Amino acid sequence: MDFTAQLNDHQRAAVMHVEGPLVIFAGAGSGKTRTLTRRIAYLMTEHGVPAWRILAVTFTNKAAREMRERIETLVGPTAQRLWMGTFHSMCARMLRMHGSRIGIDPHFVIFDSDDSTRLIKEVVAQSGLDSQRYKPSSFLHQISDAKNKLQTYQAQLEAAQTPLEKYAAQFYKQYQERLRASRALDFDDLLVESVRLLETDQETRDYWSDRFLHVLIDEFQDANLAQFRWAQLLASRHRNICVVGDDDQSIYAWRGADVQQILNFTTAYPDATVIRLEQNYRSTSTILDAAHGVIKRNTGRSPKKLWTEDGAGESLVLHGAATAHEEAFWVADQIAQLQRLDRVSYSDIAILCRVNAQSRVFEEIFMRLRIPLRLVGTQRFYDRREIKDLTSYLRVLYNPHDNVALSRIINVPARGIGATTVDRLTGHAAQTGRSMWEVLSAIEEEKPFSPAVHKKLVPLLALLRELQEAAQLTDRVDELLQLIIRKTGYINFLLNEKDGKGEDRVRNVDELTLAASEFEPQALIDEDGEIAAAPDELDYLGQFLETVTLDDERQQAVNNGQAVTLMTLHGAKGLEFPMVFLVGMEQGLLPHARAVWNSEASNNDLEEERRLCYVGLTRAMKRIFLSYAAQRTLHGRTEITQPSQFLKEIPNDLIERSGMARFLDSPRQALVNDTLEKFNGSSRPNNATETKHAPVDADVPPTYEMGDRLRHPKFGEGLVVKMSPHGGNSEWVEIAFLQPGIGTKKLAVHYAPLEKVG
DNA sequence: ATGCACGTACTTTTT
DNA sequence: GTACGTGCAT
Repeated sequence: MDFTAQLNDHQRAAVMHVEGPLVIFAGAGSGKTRTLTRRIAYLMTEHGVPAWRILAVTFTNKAAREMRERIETLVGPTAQRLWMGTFHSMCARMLRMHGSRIGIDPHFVIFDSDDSTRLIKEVVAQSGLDSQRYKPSSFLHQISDAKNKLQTYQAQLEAAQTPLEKYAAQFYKQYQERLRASRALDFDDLLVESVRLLETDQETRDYWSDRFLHVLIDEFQDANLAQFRWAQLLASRHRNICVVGDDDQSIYAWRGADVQQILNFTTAYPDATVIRLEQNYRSTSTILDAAHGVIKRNTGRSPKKLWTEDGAGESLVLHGAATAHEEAFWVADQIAQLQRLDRVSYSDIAILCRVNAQSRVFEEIFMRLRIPLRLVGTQRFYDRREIKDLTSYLRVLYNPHDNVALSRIINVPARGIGATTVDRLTGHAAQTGRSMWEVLSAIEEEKPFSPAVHKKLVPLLALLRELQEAAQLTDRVDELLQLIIRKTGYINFLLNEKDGKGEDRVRNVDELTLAASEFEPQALIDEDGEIAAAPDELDYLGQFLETVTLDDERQQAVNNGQAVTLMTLHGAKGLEFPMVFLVGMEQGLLPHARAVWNSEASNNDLEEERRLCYVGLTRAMKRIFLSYAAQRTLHGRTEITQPSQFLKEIPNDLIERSGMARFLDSPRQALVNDTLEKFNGSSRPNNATETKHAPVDADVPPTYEMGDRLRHPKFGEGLVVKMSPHGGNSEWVEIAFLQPGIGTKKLAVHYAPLEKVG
């Protein structure tokens, strides 16, 4: 098979590049994955590079799986031997093998964000600092930022100037000490410790850097310094490092991603070959022009412009709705029409939003109109409380020193061990430099607690010992889980909770045990591609726990095949849909309020919002529908909104306007804004009297129009924010009255004594 | 130790 | 609008 066929010149150049560093700027829809998979297949077949000597890293497990599958269709089952996975899972694997050389327990547990949060809260609480004013989560962010930049707490301590910085550095130190006491690594540590291992232990560095003839990194625009450094170390011997990405799609700066790394790749590797993929195979030229209009406003990007051989296709549609409800109605209405008139399948349609909070209204209205809607990426399976409880039991069995897991389950189900006892236990452990488990398992001899407390702890200790023994006898994680559930009466505990979610939770528990029973540990393969460990030597529990924390598949609510997809812009990266609705195009949402405030100081946040908008636009293959609501309830507060500044950046002639958007930038819009502003500023009435209503179709304006200013003898002046469906005369209008305390009222046009103002 | 009531705060989240 | 944390009462 010729892996260079059916490629454009740039793609082919990327595939056939073998020796030396390579950076591929791969624009949206430019055939990036195709190029990457072909390149790997080409290296394997044409240049005889063994699979186990290729390392390919991605950010998500999904991406890694998909890439492996695609390579497998090209080269067959040897693709199984590729070192391919996420940064974190690759690091975890290496640390289990060689981490002991820098003092890492091979049985380390991995703390997820929830565990980390618990840990930092303990640290901050113990400092006596007011956790209201100084939020633990902000310290955690700072710690994470530091780690992403490979800064140690020692360096932070030395550099600390202000009292707050000193606190932050101190917390960082204590946080690390607690992680260590638990024999735990957090997500960032997996990278940091791997880098430390490779940097300090030459033997290990030689081993890995000799091994990998080729190192490839996908989505490089999202990589942080630690990740880049790690890859550099692994590629240090052969210098065949290939990074692929798109600076315009960098949307994770807030998580430490550093776009400069792809932009300045040739600084790190002056001899690097640079290839740009700019031909787009996804979208119409209208969509690309719109997207370009937006993204070109960003400074400091690598200049490029996507082009397509395809035609212009349909115009963009921009709809201005009065409220978020109406926006959702309009979207539903459009989708119904697309389906009925144009035979568009629901599954070809995506609704993209900035924040999850926007999805409520869509759920509600789509349910009512019976349009199937699939929410993607809302809740993680392993984040559910009941799942975390049970996996915490497993963690304690795997590594009894895991203090966070032990604290979590110590009183679940309730066994009369309260916060006070746990505090004393932790304190005692800290003082004597032991883990909670060590203190707990010595209570018989040392009797450090009052008889009442002691009596509560003894059965717990017995339970844990019994479970530990069972864990010695079996590899089967599902059997262990069943035992834990049985011995703790966990199911009854769930069912007796009065939050009404007991049955759901039991279902999730069943799903967990099912997953455990189907779980098969990966064979460890050594450098010759031979199986290094017999199946019975495999670390079933450890591997299961690792999968649980590092490969948490997001649950997709009701996957009934034919459904409209609703997700955040972040969730949509890397996907494509024939029809895309980009909703909530408002100042404060996209760009997000936070970015708008901050942008006065720096433009970076605003530029990231713009890239987010760009990502949304470039998901579409055939058509884009944009919408905004003039009034939106967010955080329980109804606010008047302004259309997104990004709308002005889309070339006007590409847009077809509907609803209130027809008045955008017109004198009427100015009046609307002005009036709404006054209305908003002067009062905070209970205006959100949401009622059942149909979408406004303003194509046939009745007597009044949206935004009209009217006077009512009793209520005073107000603004039309909603109208009954047309079809002849408008029957009612909803008016937001300016006078405080009145709010909005729905009035029958034919009876209400209304008169136009102005 | 546990349960309830009230106040508050709140992007995005690949790992 | 909800979820979570604090504070008080049982």
